[in-house]
Amino acid sequence: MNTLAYGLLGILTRGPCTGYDLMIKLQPFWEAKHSQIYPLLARLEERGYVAHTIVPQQNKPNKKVYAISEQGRSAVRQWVVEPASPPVTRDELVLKTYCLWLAGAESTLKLFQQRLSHSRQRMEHFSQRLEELKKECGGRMTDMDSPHFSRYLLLNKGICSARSQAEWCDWVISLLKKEQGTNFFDHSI
Amino acid sequence: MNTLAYGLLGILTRGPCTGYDLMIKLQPFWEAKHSQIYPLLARLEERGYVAHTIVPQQNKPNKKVYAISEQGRSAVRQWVVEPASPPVTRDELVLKTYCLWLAGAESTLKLFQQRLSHSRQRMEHFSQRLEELKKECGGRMTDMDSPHFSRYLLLNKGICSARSQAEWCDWVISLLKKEQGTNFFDHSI
DNA sequence: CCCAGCATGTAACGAGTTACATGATTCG
DNA sequence: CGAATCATGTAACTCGTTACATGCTGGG
Repeated sequence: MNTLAYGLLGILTRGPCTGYDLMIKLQPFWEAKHSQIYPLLARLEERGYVAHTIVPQQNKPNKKVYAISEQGRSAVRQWVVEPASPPVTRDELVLKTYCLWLAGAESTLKLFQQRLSHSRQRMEHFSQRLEELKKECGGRMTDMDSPHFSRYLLLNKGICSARSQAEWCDWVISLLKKEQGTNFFDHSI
Repeated sequence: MNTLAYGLLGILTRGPCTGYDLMIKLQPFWEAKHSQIYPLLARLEERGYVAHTIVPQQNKPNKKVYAISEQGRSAVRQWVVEPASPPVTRDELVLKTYCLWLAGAESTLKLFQQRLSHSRQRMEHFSQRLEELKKECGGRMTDMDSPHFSRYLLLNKGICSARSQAEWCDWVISLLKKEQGTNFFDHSI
């Protein structure tokens, strides 16, 4: 039972889903391709954590709708109260930053402008989702029992971390432009 | 040639290192165990990106000191100017947050207090390193050519992201305490 | 005397990505 | 007519972790 498995079970505690649904819903929180999810769901079914029913559709291929079992629910309940392991981030930009002096001023600037626009896009995306959520439930997000509460917390987390990254990029870019205006530009004359 | 390989080459552009050194230096930026680094170094040597010399030591086992080749340097130069792929974060707390309503108020509080203290530790750690750096080079961190510049940028990134996470945890904890003071506590009377 | 740190490696396994494979519908 | 979305799966591969394996030094 790995983290991804608990992630899937966690989503299924809110209601039945297809593998495809799970992939979509999981995306913002934990990246995983369908090729990882489908076999894992089968394994979870073997062990009795979930069960599926086949739902025929008109004009569409059949669905396998998975529902969590009581065993699955109790496994999630046990998991969720255990301490969370620290987050792991793998960021190529960090490694590139470590050897920036090989890149030159323009490339460096491009690198950080790209990341800045990426972070701003994320910020806007999460902000929009948050607005949608506010409209959906008219400011009643702070009820701990409501399924909206978690979404509210997570959207705010997304905004926070995207903003802090954007701020860092802004700061780096301002440093780079100062440098270009002093040392770098002066030397090139 | 994967990201880890470029990370190692990036460090080696600053000077020769043993596999062990590389593992230590890489740690803050990209988690990798020695079991991943040693075979990768051997592969990089086969392809001519690095070369090693055996350095005997007194009272210690021999070292393999790796140095980057011209081929390796040009590979890094090409890599560093290419756009960085977006960061990937895997955080168990995010998945647990998604099904908080199964956890209960006390467990939830513990979960976020643990993450808060973790984030604060990281903040302090990076801040201390930053102070060390400032003392080391007396405020001259903003020279793009100096090896201190990258460290300066990265330490600030570390502080930024740790702070934003701590702020998020603080915010969640304040929400939880409000809830306990209103709905939750009121219901339990 | 045991533990932490330096120093290097391999083997087995689990996690994650990319590519292969299929097939219907809807929208531009 | 092609691209995107829904929908499911497998196979081959790379990436990453854990455990196995060794050996020496210095400090508590």
